[in-house]
Amino acid sequence: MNIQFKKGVLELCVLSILKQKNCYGYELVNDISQNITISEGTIYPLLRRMKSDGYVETYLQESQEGPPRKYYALTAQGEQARAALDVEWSSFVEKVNNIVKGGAVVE
Amino acid sequence: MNIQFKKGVLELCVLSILKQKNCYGYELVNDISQNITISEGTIYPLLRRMKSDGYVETYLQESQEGPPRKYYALTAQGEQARAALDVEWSSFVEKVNNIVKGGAVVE
DNA sequence: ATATAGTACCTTGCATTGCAAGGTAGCAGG
DNA sequence: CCTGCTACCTTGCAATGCAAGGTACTATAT
Repeated sequence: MNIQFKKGVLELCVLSILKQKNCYGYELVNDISQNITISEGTIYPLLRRMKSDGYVETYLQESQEGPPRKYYALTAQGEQARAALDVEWSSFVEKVNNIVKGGAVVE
Repeated sequence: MNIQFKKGVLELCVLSILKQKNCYGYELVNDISQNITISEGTIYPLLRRMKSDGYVETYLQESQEGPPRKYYALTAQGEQARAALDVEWSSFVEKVNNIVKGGAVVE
């Protein structure tokens, strides 16, 4: 899997999943990795950035299977960011498609 | 335009255009930028990398409109790389779609 | 008790890529 | 001669993801 492709997109993935349900970091790694491999060394710094940007809020919850889990919940601001990123991504994919499939140049 | 999205994808764009026609660097910047903004500081190092990877070959051609143009032509190896990248990109986009649109987790 | 494996958190250093901002030169028009 | 366009190039920076490490809790097996 081309690592470079993931740049910036994993943020959209995390925000999209958090829209559906609150998650803890380790859970996000496993969920996302079913489609796109993501490592812990990626998710934790990413979640930290999102929190400092006000996109997510956190709370701790005890677990019987290990140490306490840090859950992440999407804020209103985070949802706004998700929607914007989603639009941007779709538009980007379309533009790449324009270039890759045939007539890249408008004439 | 999200800069991060472009990572790795611009290589596919360049290879795709070079499949259709030989181009010089400045021309690629203008062609691609009609869909996705790309700067000269990106294209020239990228073309250098591709050449050192054996994906492209170059030749100079005089111009009446300015200094000589350095044309790039796709090699067989470059075409192989393009095809592989194309497949990888399509697969990646699909996987992102899986995550973003609804059921990310297979259950 | 101790070791192993799974869960769950975290950090540091590195590699890669794209961009801004610069530089060099040729050509044409005023 | 100066400006603007063409066309090439390089250097330093910012952002992101990963590998490889560390810590600690729980459960199971030895």
